[in-house]
Amino acid sequence: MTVTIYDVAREAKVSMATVSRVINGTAVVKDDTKRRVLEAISQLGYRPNAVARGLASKRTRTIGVIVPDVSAAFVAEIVRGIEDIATMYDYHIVLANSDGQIPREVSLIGTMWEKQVDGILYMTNALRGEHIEAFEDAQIPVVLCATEDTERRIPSVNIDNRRAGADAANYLLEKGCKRIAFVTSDEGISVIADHRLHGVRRQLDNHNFRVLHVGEGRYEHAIQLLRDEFQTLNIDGLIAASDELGLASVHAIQDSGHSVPEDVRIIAFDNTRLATMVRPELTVIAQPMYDFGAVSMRLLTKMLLDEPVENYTVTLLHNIIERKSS
Amino acid sequence: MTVTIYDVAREAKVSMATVSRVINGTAVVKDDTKRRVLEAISQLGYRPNAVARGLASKRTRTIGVIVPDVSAAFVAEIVRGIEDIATMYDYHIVLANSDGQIPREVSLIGTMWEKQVDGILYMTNALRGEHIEAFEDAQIPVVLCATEDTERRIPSVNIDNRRAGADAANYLLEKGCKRIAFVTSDEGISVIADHRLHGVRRQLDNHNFRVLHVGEGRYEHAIQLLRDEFQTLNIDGLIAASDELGLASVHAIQDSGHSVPEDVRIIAFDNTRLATMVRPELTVIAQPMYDFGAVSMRLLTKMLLDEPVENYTVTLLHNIIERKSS
DNA sequence: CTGTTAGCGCCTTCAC
DNA sequence: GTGAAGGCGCTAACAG
Repeated sequence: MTVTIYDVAREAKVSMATVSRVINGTAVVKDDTKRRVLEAISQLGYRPNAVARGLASKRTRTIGVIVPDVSAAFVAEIVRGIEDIATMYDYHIVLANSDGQIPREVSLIGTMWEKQVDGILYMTNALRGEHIEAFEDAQIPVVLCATEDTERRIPSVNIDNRRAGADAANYLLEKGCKRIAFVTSDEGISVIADHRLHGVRRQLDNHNFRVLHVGEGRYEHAIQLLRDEFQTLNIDGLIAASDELGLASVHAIQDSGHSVPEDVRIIAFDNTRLATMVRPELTVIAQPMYDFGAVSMRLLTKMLLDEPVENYTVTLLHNIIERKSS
Repeated sequence: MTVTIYDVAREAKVSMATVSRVINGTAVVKDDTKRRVLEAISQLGYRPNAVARGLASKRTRTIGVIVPDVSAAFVAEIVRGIEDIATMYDYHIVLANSDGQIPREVSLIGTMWEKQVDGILYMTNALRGEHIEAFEDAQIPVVLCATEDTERRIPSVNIDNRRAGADAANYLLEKGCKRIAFVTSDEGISVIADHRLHGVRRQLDNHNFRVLHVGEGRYEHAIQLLRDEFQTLNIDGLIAASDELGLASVHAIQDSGHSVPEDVRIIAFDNTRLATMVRPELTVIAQPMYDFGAVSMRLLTKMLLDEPVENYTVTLLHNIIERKSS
């Protein structure tokens, strides 16, 4: 019932090796026999079995993609970038959510190994020794995507978050802000956010500066905390670690009777679609999210195809997009 | 270098068949030998090769997920639901974006076939004969997720979009609206949207009612079209086919000097996170997005495990959540 | 340019 | 309860 390469060979009156050759273009085949093979293939509706192929060739043309949560806009955009480039190079994506939990992440690396993926694209909040070990056990090429590896042990694609933090701070400084707050998730939840904080702090330490930690960094929670915070408003500038937190800040400020940007200028990180769909539109430090995915996937293909790689730690550029919130 | 089941067998001084048995729990093995096998496994750091397993057993424990675009909030949420249940049943997900283009969709069904996925979860705007054929060729169990198959040829999980449309219309009617508009993407782009339109129309046909088509249904485009439209505002109620269009409508109305909900009451479909992150918060016909994914994946597992299925066409419930825009 | 022959790593009858 | 043997469908030398 399932048509195999043997059936095609018989139908075309050639050996299975020849069929394999025309399918894979792995050697020159006489035009005429090639035609016969192709004919037999479409005659029988033959489809090469990728699993068998994977077993024989030891390459599955599959990439494991491990992310904290696809349903986050930031992540979904990245995954889209990954998938587009993967398609371009004829790879497929096995997607898994880790919820950022180390044990789950490590276990996922293990299953990716079992699945014999050709490579892994990995996104996490904090890279730990456990991960490195798991990667080494699995012996699979890995590229980190939008995640920090301060020691540069593993190829990665990211922006310079410290610098981005500093840029955000300078932006507000140049706007004349004197009392700036940084709204971010709790420390330790995201190294990226922590690095941004470092960058901000570097510029603002001898200014009037405060950090507001708002749990996991979700809108609903943040807006509640911030509303209280802003009752007695004494800031004139605010940096948010994400669009979502930026928006929560805008609303919390408005709810406490003040206005954006008149009383408080706001700049947020990310630039997901949210930033342009709200009023006032958010001034942002834009992240190249799609490119995080696309570039990291491209880097991985280079590694898999043994193409020369100039730089295993690629730093993409962020940029400020000025809109209405500042 | 790669550890195989043979290595484990040798180390544990048993046959590979026995190793296979303890791994898969496919037959009773004496406690003592089981212990030895387990020991050998952890000793050698053995990981079963899922590809080989797939070839031998003809089941890959992999589900193909075909969606128009993961980066859409609505879709991402569904994918998350799928993945959670898949994990629960020890399946993995191969994700592919089709951009809603028929040829690409058909070709993806083909690659899923080659990959020997155990099942397919399929989401598309319009189910066509080409799809049905492709499914039949591939001979793979399929469940449609949040997509309409009016002829019920294929198992599916969805809401009753006609009814939801009618509910939205009735809601505004009850609020006293007399001149209602339905904002939706161009006809033919999404059958779902078209069905909603039917539902709305059924309730409003003998009222003052008009349909505003806004291209692909994206915020940026919609707001421009609608701004012109609302210059001469003569409606007092509006139904939007998505949160995004609802928000575009809100802003367009505001831009033309009117206000929501005072001048125009708005109700939108979907209830993505966007709906509660904007001002005014959107009254919505809420879709159970996560459940679309979760339930359809669960249905698929039932089919794969030959569990009894009462209903191959499951209709989830939508509900109205009243907020500030109406 | 084409055919033959080994595997790839595992599951799955069958015997014992 | 355990072992032996035959595939699963294909790739990849190696001959010719």
